[in-house]
Amino acid sequence: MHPAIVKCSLFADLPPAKIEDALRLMEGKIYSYKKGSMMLRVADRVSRFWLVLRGTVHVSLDEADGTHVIMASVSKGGTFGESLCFLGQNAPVYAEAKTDVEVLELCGDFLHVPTTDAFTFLLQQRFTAMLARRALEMNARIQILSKKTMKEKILYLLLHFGGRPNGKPFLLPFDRIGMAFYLGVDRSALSRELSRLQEEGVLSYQKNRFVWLKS
Amino acid sequence: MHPAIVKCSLFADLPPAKIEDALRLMEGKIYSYKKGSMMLRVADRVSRFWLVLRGTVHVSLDEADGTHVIMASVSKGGTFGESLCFLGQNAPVYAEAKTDVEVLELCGDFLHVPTTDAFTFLLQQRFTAMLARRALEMNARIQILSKKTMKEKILYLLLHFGGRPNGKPFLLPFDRIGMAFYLGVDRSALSRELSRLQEEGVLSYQKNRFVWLKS
DNA sequence: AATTTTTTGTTGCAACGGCAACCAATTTGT
DNA sequence: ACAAATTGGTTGCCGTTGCAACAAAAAATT
Repeated sequence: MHPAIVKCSLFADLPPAKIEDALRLMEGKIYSYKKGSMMLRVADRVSRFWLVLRGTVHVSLDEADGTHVIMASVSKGGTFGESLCFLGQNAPVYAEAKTDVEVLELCGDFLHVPTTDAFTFLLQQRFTAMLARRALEMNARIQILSKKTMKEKILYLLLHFGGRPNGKPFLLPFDRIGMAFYLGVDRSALSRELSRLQEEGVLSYQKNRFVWLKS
Repeated sequence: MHPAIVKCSLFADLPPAKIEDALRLMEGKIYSYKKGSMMLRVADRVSRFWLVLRGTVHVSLDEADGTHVIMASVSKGGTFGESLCFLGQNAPVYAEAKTDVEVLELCGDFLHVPTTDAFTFLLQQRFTAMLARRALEMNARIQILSKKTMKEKILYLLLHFGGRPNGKPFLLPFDRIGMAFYLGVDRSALSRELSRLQEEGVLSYQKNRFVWLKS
């Protein structure tokens, strides 16, 4: 079974045969997208959601005033589109492949059918739990954006994606521009601040690979 | 039937008798809290969620570094605690009554029982839809926080809570301090910027009552 | 009514960070 | 291997805004 599927809380801990059943129920289909291609456009009607098998997808929004906001960065094992899928809404955001990407497309129709079948119900429950967890995760983002200095934003972002400082290097799912958008700051100012942090000996990095040094 | 209940998407458009049924199913109980009292503390185990009948509740979080973040401001007809309730998690946030408050406490146990009863299933579906919509709403907050100037943040906040400029005054559910926290900016700087906007003739206000003037 | 407490507005100062312009390094395509 | 394009880093300038301290207004308490 694909590791990304097992990683997703929808399918975690299920025996392979059950996962097969689930994929059949959700009409799972695998699609590939080239880097840079649009997987979902603004105003598209959404009736499926997606599980990323390989690569990184950014869910973003461009505003009238030109502001670009990255709502989410989704990589292996992550999902996107569930909220819109459940509501059957038109997308207020677009999804773009930041690398070559493989996704598993899943149909949410089974969510709207009452059932006493234990397995189907389990999947429905897990789906709802995903939505609940999603809301909780967005708090983390709001916390980061509420920081008043860029330094704080950076450190919180790195803690969020890289875990506690322990000397092990980790990767961010952003290039510099993406990181800047995610933090809501200017790219060059971000580079400046990162240099400063490296100067101070707090952390070390090349590109999107970071290591905590002290503290 | 209480207007706040009808306003909530869980119960909207249901005949009163059905709402009664629903409240029985969810073990609805009404509680009152005095302004300033804690309705939910950090680390509390959550197995209910709440519908605000009267007053305003802030869901917030205090971080180790002293940062105070308002995650949500909930007033009449709004709900909070659903995500935590569904997951049965301990609260990472606290809820405080910003005014005298009346809430309807609802039990989420019915969400975890498979059913073919059409009405129970309808409520389950509506609950999940609430979670999905919540995630979408949080995008609005993230958009506001991603703005790079305070002026933009303020204008977007006012658009979000006050609707399109049309000459009609509207109330924000924040005092100045709350507004500042919500925008992630300094209170006195916020006052300064608001004065500037009034000076420029963009809007007019006293306390938390605002009116758009031009544009 | 008078006093205390809370809330809001004002201002000077300093620095954080947006912006623009540029260079360097790396990656991509041919 | 070379040119082009993309990505990351640097720097000067100066406006925005955090911060602190204080004044004024409003609300709450006695």
